[in-house]
Amino acid sequence: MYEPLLKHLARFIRITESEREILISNLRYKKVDKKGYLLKQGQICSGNFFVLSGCVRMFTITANGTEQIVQFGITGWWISDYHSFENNVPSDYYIQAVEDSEIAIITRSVCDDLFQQIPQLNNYFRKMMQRAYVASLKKIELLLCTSAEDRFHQFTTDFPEFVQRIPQYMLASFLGFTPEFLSMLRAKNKSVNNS
Amino acid sequence: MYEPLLKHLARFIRITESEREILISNLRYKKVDKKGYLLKQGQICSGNFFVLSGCVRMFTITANGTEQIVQFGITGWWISDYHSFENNVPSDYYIQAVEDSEIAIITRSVCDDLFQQIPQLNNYFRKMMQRAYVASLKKIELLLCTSAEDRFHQFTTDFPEFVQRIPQYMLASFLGFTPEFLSMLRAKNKSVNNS
DNA sequence: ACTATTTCTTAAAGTACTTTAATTATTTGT
DNA sequence: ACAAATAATTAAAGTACTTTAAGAAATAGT
Repeated sequence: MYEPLLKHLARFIRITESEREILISNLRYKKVDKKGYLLKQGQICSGNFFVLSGCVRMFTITANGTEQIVQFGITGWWISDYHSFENNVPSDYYIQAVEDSEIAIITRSVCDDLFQQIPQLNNYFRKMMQRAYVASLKKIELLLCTSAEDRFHQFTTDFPEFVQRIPQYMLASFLGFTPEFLSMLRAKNKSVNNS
Repeated sequence: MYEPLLKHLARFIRITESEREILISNLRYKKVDKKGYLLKQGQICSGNFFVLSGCVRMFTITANGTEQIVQFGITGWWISDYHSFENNVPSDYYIQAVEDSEIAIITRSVCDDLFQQIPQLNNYFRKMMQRAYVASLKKIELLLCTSAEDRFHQFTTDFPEFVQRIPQYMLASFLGFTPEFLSMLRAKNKSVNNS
């Protein structure tokens, strides 16, 4: 049941058979239905979530009451409000399933123990956090340097399958514009392709 | 000379006296004058840079030839192109001193050894990368949810000393608008404060 | 002290997006 | 299979910014 996670780990570190058992016995498994929540605003984030299957999104509610998606998680990604998780403070974010999903959880209660018992996990999560940091810096660059239209085209060519999977209003939110503007772009594109 | 780094380390992990010596003997120290470079576009980023004193900026050149700052580093921050550093690929970024600065460097050539000899460093950098990731996610949220004007006000109230330290055109770039627009905001603000 | 360079300002014209509001299409639950 | 809810489209009017261009102010180099 934890296969996707164990495979993922093996790509970055080696751990012994006994360490592997320690890890597995400390993980929690959770199925979450579409629209179910792993975290809600105001709660202290109690887990680090690994997406075994499905898709989740992390979003906040802006000053004018609309949802703003800041991150998606698909198979092979860790997702959490690490600020809330580490500092025991209420989260500003929601983490919600976009599709029926399976999640492996490292809860705060076992987290410190796990890092002590399996030192290589520090190495693994160092790499994961670095990867996430690199990706988010790249996104900042994208937001600062390119127009909404370019962002849309780049994203749809880079991740065509993913674009099919999620509602368009979520894509619009993630890329930083309105659903109406996205509709306009699609209409424009369609007429270009047909001509 | 490495005091700011050793103090910073001590805030997150404990290491033995001998580990401390190993670390110090593997660090490189570099003074870099204002406008000097730690990294240029096209180079493979060969170091992880810790700002002991001064201030550096990381930027890229956009499609239309202007500079886009994606990150500042001041005393107590690690800065690097971790993508280039880890994967041995040419960087898209420049890292340049904004003021005369002192830098401690972990070079790629000693990096793996250091992590092996001082396992706690994995823990330390896991936390650093997590911190950087949290900060950049927060910035993404800021870029997506707030107007340029609000971003400017928020940043100047949150970091008034830092705003004094750097040229305004760099602040404008970092916050995602033009220097001309920033000038306009300042003029507007001045007249409000004087009335 | 003087010149060259860099940084900041002002203002007018242009544009990439948002907002609003109404309609249509698609998906979901029973 | 149908009703209810959710998601996508269209179009017009509005606005937060950018672009351009020129000049003033501040900083740095000799």
